[in-house]
Amino acid sequence: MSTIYDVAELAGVSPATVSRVFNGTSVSDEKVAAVRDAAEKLSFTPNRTARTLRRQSSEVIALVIPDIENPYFTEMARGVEDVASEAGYSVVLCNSDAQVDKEATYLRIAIAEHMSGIIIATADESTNLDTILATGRPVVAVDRSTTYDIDGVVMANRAAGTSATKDLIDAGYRRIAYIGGPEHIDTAAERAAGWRTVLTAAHPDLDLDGLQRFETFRVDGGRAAMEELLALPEPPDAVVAGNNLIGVGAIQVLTEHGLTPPEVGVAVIGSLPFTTLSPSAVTVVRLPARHMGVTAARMLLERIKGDKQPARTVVLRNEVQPASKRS
Amino acid sequence: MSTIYDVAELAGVSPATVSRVFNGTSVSDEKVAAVRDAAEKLSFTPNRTARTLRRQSSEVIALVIPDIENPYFTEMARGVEDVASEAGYSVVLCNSDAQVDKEATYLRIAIAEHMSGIIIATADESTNLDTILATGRPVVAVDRSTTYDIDGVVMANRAAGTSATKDLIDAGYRRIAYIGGPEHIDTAAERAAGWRTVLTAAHPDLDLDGLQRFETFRVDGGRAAMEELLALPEPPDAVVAGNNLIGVGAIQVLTEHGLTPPEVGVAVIGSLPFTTLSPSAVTVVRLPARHMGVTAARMLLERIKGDKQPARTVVLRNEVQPASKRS
DNA sequence: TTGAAAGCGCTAACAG
DNA sequence: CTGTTAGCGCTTTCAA
Repeated sequence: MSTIYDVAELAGVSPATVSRVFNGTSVSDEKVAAVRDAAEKLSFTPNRTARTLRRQSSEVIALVIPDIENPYFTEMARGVEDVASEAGYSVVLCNSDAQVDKEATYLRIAIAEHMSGIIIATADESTNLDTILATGRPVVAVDRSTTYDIDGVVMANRAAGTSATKDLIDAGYRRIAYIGGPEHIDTAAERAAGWRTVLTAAHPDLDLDGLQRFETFRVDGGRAAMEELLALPEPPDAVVAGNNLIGVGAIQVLTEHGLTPPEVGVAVIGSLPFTTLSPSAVTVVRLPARHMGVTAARMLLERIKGDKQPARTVVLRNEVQPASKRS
Repeated sequence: MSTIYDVAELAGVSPATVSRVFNGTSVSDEKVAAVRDAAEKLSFTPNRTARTLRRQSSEVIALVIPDIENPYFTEMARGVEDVASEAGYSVVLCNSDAQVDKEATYLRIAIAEHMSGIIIATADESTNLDTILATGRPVVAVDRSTTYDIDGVVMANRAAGTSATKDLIDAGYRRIAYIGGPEHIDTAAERAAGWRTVLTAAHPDLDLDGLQRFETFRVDGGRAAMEELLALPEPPDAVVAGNNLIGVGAIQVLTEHGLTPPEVGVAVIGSLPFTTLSPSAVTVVRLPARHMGVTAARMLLERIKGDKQPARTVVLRNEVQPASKRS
């Protein structure tokens, strides 16, 4: 590995000049050429660690998500990555596994590695951002809102809940259950609230509490809840799934019980990228995950550049794609 | 941010002692206590950048994969992460998007950031590892083999192809098509070879070339090829999908054409984590993706620790899960 | 526009 | 066991 000193010597200039060439400050054309030449010959790559140590900041942003195996988050990650790499930043993906302590470890690494900003979908409502915010680093919350005064990007979660439920009601279903994620995550709570409002208005006689389940945002969560609901003395005739994976689990269980979708109505909040189901049998509320990533990354970059305006929260609209094959 | 000097002063020791305390070299108990106390009071976190600059290596490993949206790779990533974090290493996930130049950029970053090792599923057979290997960093290839003399972990790809095909033949299918990934990726080629061998032996009269398609390892690849195959004058009565996403695409198209799986036989090489399909309608050759990640990470850590034995290639056996609902 | 020189925070000889 | 000291490679005043 060659250093700026090697390059400087070969080019006949000072190390400072080499540094300037690689940082775009004014250097005479001839010296620029000489330096570039020498750098080429030595296949010189600037040592980022040294630069980071000196500058106390690096062009890396951390993206902390609770489940790397959920396509919703990986799609979002793609959005973040595209914007970031366009701007010369790298993205480090950190999987908190929905555990606050793992999350805290990654946050600590982000500080210790001088990363310039963080985009985070918090593991929990108890996620503590005090330390990271105390360092002055910008943090953008995605998918889930926080109690902190920071930028955020969220889906129109309540609207997603209402649209999904309305669509099932319009299709004639009545006992519409809801399977959501952990109750204390605002995203899950909001979607549930949307379902509750619409369903109460349409069928005030229903026992909503009996039709509602809170589970993990994973396939097994959806499966467990769906099994429970089917075992009810009076099972639901339709179900709203609070996220994509819960939807997969619920549909799996229904299929296994011989209740293929239009038979029991299904609406899923979130897309099902890898489903083999006939796409028209299930209502899908598409959530613009990639767009969420793009928006969050742009906001973060603005903050990194020094933008000081008050914290903003962007709410992303979603798009309902109704089941079409219902008889 | 406080430094070891601050801690040293408060604890009444030298900076070197503070460093020793944080690196486990012998220090008297009382000084250890004093240092820990002081560090606590100042909420001191060692500056990793400085340590990296000094040590010329950091406890970070890069995991470069061609498609972060493929559950196969994210499952593998989980395996890598578990082993790595156990050993005190962090994992940086890099998405090459199957593009050699993006991949090269990440490799360059891995060097510039002094990461201690790389696990890579190469984008292409033209991936160039010369530069990274020249730095002396250990590299482990996963999922796809390379022409370099380095450690590797691959699936039993040919066996996967033969098992999948055999299962369909045993079930009575005859015109069994194959949809694989890019032909020049050895993983794809091997799986195809397995299919070809078995099918030729069973039905020597078939025109195999006409039943074979090479596509991208993605859902749209599977869709396109399946549409083509169905449009054939004499369409296949079964199909082997070369990976999970191709399987999803193929099944989607079949479903849309009213040919739900046991009607046309389907065998998929790779698991379908998020399908809503009745699990017993399709033959699945399970690939131990997580295990691949675990194995690769362990090998890499051994190399990082200085192991110099000749390069090894580990081949992971897979498990066939036959369709059970066939009549 | 250019160079000299002083660190960024940490580690690793080397003495003691 | 402990302290002193010399850098790791780069950026950035400060002078020239």
